[in-house]
Amino acid sequence: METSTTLIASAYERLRADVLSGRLAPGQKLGIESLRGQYDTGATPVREALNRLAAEGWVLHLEQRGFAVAPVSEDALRELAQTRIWVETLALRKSMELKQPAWEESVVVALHRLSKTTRSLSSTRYNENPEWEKLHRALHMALVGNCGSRWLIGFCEQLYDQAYRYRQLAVKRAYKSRNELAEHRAVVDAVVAADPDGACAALEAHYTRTTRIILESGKGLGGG
Amino acid sequence: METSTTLIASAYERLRADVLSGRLAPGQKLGIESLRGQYDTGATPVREALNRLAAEGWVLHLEQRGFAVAPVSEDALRELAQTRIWVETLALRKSMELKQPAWEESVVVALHRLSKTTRSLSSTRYNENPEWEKLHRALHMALVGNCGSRWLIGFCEQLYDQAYRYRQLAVKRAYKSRNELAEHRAVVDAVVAADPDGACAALEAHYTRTTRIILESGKGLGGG
DNA sequence: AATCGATGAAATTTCGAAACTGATATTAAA
DNA sequence: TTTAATATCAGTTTCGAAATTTCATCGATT
Repeated sequence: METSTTLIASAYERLRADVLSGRLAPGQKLGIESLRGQYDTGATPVREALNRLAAEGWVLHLEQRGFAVAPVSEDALRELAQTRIWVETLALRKSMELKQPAWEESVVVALHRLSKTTRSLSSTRYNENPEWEKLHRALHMALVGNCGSRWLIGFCEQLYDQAYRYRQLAVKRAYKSRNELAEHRAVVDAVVAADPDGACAALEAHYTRTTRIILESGKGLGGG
Repeated sequence: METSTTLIASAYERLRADVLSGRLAPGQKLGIESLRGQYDTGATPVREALNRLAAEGWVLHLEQRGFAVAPVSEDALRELAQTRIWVETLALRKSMELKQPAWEESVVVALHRLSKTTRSLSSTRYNENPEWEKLHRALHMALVGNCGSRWLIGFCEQLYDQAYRYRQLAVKRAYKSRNELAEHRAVVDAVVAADPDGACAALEAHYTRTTRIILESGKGLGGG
């Protein structure tokens, strides 16, 4: 195995990806020994990676009783979705206020790129397309990227990634196809039309719809 | 030293307090060996504490080149202050919308308690009063505590603690006395009067004043 | 004189094992 | 049968040292 970076960095990235993708189930115990064996490293790198993930809220650190994947719940999802609407519409408003052509163009380009990829690699059943996920995140981050506050952008990233995890957990139970491109286009169109209220309303509608679909996909979310 | 908790927890708390208080200067290198000796523990607890602090943004983790206290700058302070105004006025508005008497009372009580302590333990020169700091934080958190989103509250806490660090760094250079109680009372009065715009304006004025004082206290902030 | 490369020292990263803590199973007593 | 105390066990936490990387110094070459 190549070690272009440190072992702790690769353990961190791998663990984080496993939590976000849902491969590690919410509430699942994360024993050091087990992980050490799986990732073929010592206990120290695993342990340090877990500490970083704990500080970021992806895993829980139960003092002297090890680590566990952070739980999920319907209430937590609702709270997350509400927060996302509040914070991201705030960031979008601030981004639009500055009226910078370069930013507007970056949003248009992000939508264009997203429109040229399919969400699922398979047409018969859902099969995650990493390229679509990457471009989707890029579009959402582009929308808030001109707000002028790296703090606010960071918060949006956190919220996006948390929501992504819920999406992944839901998709494992039931994938419901919908016209997401139209929803994204509605936001971008309002941005181009210099209509802040319209853009925020479209973004809110997009998140509300996403949240409802996730909540409908499965009761209890199987978490803790 | 007592070890009621784990060594990593105490190392974490101590390091965090040292960064926030300014005892550890921005940009300062944090050598493992040096800290290991100071805290009288092995390298592992120190290292894990630093990882958590790095994830929270208090220290930088320079891959394979150790850790360093996060730098500060005037621009970063301005960005922080602006973000704080945006996010905390948002949280305050949402807190007020629910119109819960219990919450309103908690805010009034928090102000009352703060009003009965002095900011400085000494009347001739500035000498931090930990009790005042605790109650001050409690008041600000009470103001946003009814917004209904633990995420938003968490963001406010992060921003508050970051701003606290800047205040501490500034106070080391020059302490300018002012009537802070009146500023806080203006916010709480508007809350009680059910005047969201007034409350947010008062809060914004409070932060703007604080930021200006910090910026005036010393050029460059001595960081990096 | 300046650049490049090699050598050595200092520091970080990583490992393997020891020490400690909390949980479980077993036994004895009520 | 239930409760309480004890012993055992698995797993976390911590340590000390080895392996690896970076940084600085010095010398040789252009």
